[in-house]
Amino acid sequence: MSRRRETVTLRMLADGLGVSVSTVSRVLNSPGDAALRWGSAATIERIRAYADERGYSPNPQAASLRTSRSGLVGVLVPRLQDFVLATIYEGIEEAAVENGLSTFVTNSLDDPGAQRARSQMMIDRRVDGMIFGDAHLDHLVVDEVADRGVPLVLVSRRAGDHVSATCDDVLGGRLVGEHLVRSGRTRPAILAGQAFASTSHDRVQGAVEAFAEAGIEIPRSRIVHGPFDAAGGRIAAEQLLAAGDVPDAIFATNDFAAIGALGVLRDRGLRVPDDVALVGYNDTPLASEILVPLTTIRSPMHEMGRRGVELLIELIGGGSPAPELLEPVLVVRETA
Amino acid sequence: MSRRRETVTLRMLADGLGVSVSTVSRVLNSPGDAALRWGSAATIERIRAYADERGYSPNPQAASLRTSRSGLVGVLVPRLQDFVLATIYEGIEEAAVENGLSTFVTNSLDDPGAQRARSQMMIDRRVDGMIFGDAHLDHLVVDEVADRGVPLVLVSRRAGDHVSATCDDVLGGRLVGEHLVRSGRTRPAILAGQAFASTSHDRVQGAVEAFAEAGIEIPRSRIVHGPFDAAGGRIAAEQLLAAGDVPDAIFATNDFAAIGALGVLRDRGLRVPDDVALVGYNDTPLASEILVPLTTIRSPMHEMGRRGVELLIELIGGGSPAPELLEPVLVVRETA
DNA sequence: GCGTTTTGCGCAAACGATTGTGTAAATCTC
DNA sequence: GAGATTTACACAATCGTTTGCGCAAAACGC
Repeated sequence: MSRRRETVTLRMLADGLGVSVSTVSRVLNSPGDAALRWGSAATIERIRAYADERGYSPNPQAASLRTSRSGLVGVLVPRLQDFVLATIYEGIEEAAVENGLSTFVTNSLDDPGAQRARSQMMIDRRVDGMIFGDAHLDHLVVDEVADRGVPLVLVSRRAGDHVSATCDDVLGGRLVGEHLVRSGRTRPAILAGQAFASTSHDRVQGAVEAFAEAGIEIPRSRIVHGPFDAAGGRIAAEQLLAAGDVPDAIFATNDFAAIGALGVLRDRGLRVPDDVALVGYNDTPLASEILVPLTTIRSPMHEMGRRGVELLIELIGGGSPAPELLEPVLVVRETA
Repeated sequence: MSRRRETVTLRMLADGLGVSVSTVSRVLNSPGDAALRWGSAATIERIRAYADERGYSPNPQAASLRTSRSGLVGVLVPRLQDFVLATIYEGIEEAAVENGLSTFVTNSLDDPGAQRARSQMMIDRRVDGMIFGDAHLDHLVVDEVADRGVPLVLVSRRAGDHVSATCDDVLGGRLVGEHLVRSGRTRPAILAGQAFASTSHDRVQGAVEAFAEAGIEIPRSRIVHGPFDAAGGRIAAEQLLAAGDVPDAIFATNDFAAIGALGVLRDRGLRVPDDVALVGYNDTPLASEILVPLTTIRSPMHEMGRRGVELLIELIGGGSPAPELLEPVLVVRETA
């Protein structure tokens, strides 16, 4: 009972209907009444019905060959294992499908060599455009791709003046800083994440500014960089506390780093939030499920992905869209 | 200084060299000395050098049109936000790239409608094969795709007798059961995950068998199903404890569910592992970073993805590979 | 009722690769 | 050194679309 699935071509439709391939092609590619431009109402109806009946679906590689538009968009992320990027990608994928595009995504691990190699691979595949979730502040690799004339947009991290869909990380950092200032913290520390990521840079900057406005300066020794995951947070927190200079607040620029830090604080017998306030970033599901619910910043990750695609489509269409800056929200729970 | 990147074609190479396109094509497609079949050593050298110099990269859609091999593999997962599937996908992507394939991945959310729609989309894109990470035990959708003649392999979850690369979940469940029996637990409960997933089914079965062999039967009321995440674990654990029948061990078939359950246990003032032992599954990084390090099962997720691709390649090549059953390992930490 | 416009479609040339077949010249066989 | 074989390529068809151009017949204008 398995239906014959010999892939059906335009030619087969044309032969079956007794019209020419060109007519079939034009009719099937014109939505609604626009098809009247290419045939009589009766013919159009016949063509559409028959295509439907035969289960016609155009061969994208053939179309692509002719039109030199592939309907493919390449996505680079540091790592899909990272919940934040995975969520952004879900937004990208959702919006892409809605617009008839296919995405393919790959991990760069933030390694410039891999970024170049993967970009090249995508360009070789003739993508219509690219989305970078792993841009570095120096935007070297992104520039190279842009120079080749590939339309691209950045998500998650901004860089240079490439079009981007990001969250306002300076504001996010500021919200955290102001919250900690309000609750009387005077000796804050920051687990900053990777120095090459605008997310780290901007969140730190926002928090530093907020404290500065309250007359509190954060010494360099209390700002420590490291990977954006639990292990990274643990190591950074240990490094911080090893200095002997115990802070009364820790702002981890990522929820997972915060969870890592939480473990270290417990191990040292420090109470949260009584001895040390702890704030994360991104409002990961685990943030609320963790033993002591984490105060954090909610950022619209899914939406960021969607907007990224929309910007890219504008760009491909020849437009010059403005960057998108989404708004973060402070979520106060129990750790600060 | 931006190098002219007018995409260079075979014809351009041929014209530049004064040979025919066919020769260029054959030479460039033959590795090493195999090319001697198609031209003199000198010509071959000239062609390769020139192709290199001009930065030639073949147009995959043109090649695909001719050969009807796309070099594309479609991957369906329940959700990339899930760390386990994201890791498996990393393995898939890595192995795919090594073999000159490109993958595109999409979330089905375990919804059969979405599974059908996305499969169709991939078939329309003329994928060479598919990898399902979201097969249901009833294998309805997978069967439909298989009937269309698309080579496919399953990862993570087995189903029917489709070729699959999975972990031995019955053994994994058994390891957990035996460990709990050894430590004297007699009233175990299981947070089982989704009933349609073989992972849930098999892990439960393994644990049940292990207990049965020790003369302990687990009543149906202490096996509760639910989603594989922290919130799901929380809800399932609450449901379990609401029954008033407090177990002395909980086997969560997923680390995130275990973390959710951990919160519930704490809230009720139950000590882990003294009052209740807790075991997770998959050895997620968070499992060791969490406040009280989680006893869990380590499963080779990355490797599973890699093996999946290798199986698919065999299948596409006309082989009929045997399913791959990888081995789980018990990791005893502090919760059981 | 004769030009002019519109309607309704078909022809054929691309797009860039792959690959079966053909064929000069060079080399070998004895 | 004549025939057989091998070497080193070239020709041209083909994959399934898209799209510029062309052209009958019908409809229209006056």
